[in-house]
Amino acid sequence: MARQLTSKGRQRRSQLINQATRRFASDGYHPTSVADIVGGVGVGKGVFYWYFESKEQLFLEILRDAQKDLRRCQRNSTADLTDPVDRIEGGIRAGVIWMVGNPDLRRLFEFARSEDTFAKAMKVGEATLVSDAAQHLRIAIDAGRIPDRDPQALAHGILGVTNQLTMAYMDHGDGDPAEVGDLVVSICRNGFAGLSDDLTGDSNSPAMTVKPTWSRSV
Amino acid sequence: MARQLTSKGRQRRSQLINQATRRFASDGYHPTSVADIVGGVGVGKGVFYWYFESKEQLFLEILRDAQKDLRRCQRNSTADLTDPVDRIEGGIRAGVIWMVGNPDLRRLFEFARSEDTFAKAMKVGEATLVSDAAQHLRIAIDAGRIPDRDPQALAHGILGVTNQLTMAYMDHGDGDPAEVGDLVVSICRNGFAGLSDDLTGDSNSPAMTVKPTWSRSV
Amino acid sequence: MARQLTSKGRQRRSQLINQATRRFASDGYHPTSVADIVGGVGVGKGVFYWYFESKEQLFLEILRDAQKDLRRCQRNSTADLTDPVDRIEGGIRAGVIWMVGNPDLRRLFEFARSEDTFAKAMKVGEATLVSDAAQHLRIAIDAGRIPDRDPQALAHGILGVTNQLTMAYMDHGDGDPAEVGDLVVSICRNGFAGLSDDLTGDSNSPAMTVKPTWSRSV
Amino acid sequence: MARQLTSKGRQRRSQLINQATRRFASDGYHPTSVADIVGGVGVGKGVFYWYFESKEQLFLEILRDAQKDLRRCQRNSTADLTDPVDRIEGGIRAGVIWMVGNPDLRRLFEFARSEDTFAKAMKVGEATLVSDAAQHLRIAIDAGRIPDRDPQALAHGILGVTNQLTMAYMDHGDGDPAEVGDLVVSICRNGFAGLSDDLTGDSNSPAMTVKPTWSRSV
DNA sequence: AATGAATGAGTCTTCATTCAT
DNA sequence: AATGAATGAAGACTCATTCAT
Repeated sequence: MARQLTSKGRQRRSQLINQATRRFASDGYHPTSVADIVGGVGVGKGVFYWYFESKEQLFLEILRDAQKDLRRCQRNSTADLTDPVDRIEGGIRAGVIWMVGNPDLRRLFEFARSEDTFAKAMKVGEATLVSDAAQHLRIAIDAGRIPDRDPQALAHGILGVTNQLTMAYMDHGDGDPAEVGDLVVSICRNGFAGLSDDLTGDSNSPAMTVKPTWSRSV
Repeated sequence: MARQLTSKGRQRRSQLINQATRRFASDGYHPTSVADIVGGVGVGKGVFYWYFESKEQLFLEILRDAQKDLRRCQRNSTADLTDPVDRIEGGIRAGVIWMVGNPDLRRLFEFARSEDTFAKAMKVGEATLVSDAAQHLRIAIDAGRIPDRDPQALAHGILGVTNQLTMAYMDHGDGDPAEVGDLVVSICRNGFAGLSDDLTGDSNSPAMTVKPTWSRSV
Repeated sequence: MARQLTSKGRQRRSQLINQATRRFASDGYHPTSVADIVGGVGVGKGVFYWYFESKEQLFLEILRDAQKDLRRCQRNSTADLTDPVDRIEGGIRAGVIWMVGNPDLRRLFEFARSEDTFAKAMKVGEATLVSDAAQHLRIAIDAGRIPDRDPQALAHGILGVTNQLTMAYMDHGDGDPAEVGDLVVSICRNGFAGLSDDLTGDSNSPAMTVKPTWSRSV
Repeated sequence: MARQLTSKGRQRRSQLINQATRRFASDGYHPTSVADIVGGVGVGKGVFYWYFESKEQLFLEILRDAQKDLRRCQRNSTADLTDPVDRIEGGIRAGVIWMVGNPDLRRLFEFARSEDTFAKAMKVGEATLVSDAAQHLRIAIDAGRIPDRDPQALAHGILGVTNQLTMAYMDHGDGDPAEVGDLVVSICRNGFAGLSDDLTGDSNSPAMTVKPTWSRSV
């Protein structure tokens, strides 16, 4: 491991990772065999073990990289924002965009959470996400911009809404991913009983009237 | 299948279902072998196939029964309520209570959603839950009790928050399940930016000041 | 075994034998499970072992009975005939009729010959048949009615033609079984190069012009 | 399947085929387990599935190859013959020689005909053989060399005699396979009532006086 | 006579992993 | 860097047979 790879080697490695990601996502981690993966790439079985320690390690690597990437996206998209509420909303939108744009990885997360072997790795990444959001929420609360409630719990709520709606979108949706982001933001902001968006003067977020076509058929 | 069972038979069948549920939840569906299940009950391998068609069918049965039970709980707990918002909140609380009270099944849901073979079955049950909630939301909207926004999307949001917070609770929580219900209701109602609960005169739901111990450590 | 059975018991036993015969014939001996047999009759598994020692013994019993029945048919149909050639031909016809009339048993013979466990039993019965025919052939030879050649070999030839043509008939035929008998007799008598039947004045056997519809499509 | 095999691989594959053929023939297809086969070759269980899709596919391959080989033998041995009757007799002899020389495959045919799964494959090959023979018979008939009778039926008769007598030879015989060929030809030509061979001037086939030792003890 | 229940060895097959080349 | 070959434990599932009731 931590082998010194030539450029061709790095390419092959990526091929395998991509193939594995696709198969894991479509068939499941367990039902996908190493033979499936190397077969899909068209190489011999030994190649797999040249690049990866084991099937499990490969999956963990995919998971870690995905979580890192997701976080990077969220950071990038909030880097320029100064207003705490804007940052929260920006993070939500970035999360939604990423998930909708990486459905395979989104699905992998789903599975990874469900099995002990990988749940630990997932928990770490998720905790980071939650804690990122919670920090922004804390700031917003301290600034009096939102009511004072447990930021951790709120952050979990945001994650839950994001996960659920992206999942539903992936199953049935066909609209603009950006609209899904707006929808998630709207729900996270106001809940089901909160004021409708157009009443909150302090936000430039789109009105909750946004209704992507898919949300009706879900 | 559809066998005529004696009372002893029905007992054994339950034993196997329980054992399987526990193992599936703790080790995962795939890593749990039929041998593990029958071994845990202390019977021969053939017994499993006397009572179940296959490992897969057993899992599907567990899933279906769990979904049915969850729905029944929600229906029961909202049967007496007439106010639409009360019904929504009652449904949320019942859902939370059920999930926290059935952590194994909750975990099984998590896995089932992630693998195509079972995702279909899950989607059906989830769609029912969402549509139940959406109906109540629709009524509340028509009654002018909550702002007019897509009920399906809101229902998904509620489910997402419920799922995420019960999961977090199961991982770290140690407080009163009822308090988790209150917390989920609060987040679902108001979002992160909505009014704090004590400002909403029309509800007797506890204030968001509720903070189960676990929510801080997640 | 050799149990004292009530009339109801004897009935059940027959049911099981019939069911087993049918299944063995259509699916094969090995692929047919005891469960299939009792299931087909609609009784519990224990019943089978009340009436039979084992699956193997049951099969052997079916085999023995069938061979006995076939031989009885041949004897009956030749009992009244005095002319040795008539007896030979009568035996052939009776054999054909029986086989065409008992396709399931015919198929069981086919399998039984192929597996050592049952081949022994089959050999005995077949040897009896061959020896029966050989005796008649011997007499016919001694009487100068047919050329002097090894009766055993001739008898085997007769059996071979009978087996092959009945099999072909069972696969494709739809004509009158009696005609198949005539055909087999004709081939056995004359071979492919022998005189055509109408030239042999000493026989009342139908002419070889007999051509059951199926023989053309085989 | 359709794998790229090294020469060592091809060797191993043959080993497995041979071992399987032997076991299938001596113990039967069903009673022979994959474990028996690989055990007999002295390799791990997985090796079997490296070379073959399944036990069933392997058997079908053995069957197909055997049928092809048998047909090739018959064609080769009749290629030089111009006289239609000679061709018929040559084919018979070649068939007998092949069967006596490949007793394991001969036995496999026997079983394969008896079970639906394989019967289809067998029927095809058998039909080819029959139709080959029928063609020659047709020609001989048109040439006025043999009486005009249904060639298909005659061909079936020939096959039946061949099958039966080779089987009997395999069970008890110990003479020269060539003599069995002569015997089968003789029976097929003349039937039990036909002229004895020495009366047919147009053939150099040995007289029916040929009596392999085994034919007496069958 | 009959049933549901149980057994457990045995079946085919898969698969992560290793290795010689 | 890569391949075909091999391993062997493990997996799901079957089945003839037995037994308590």
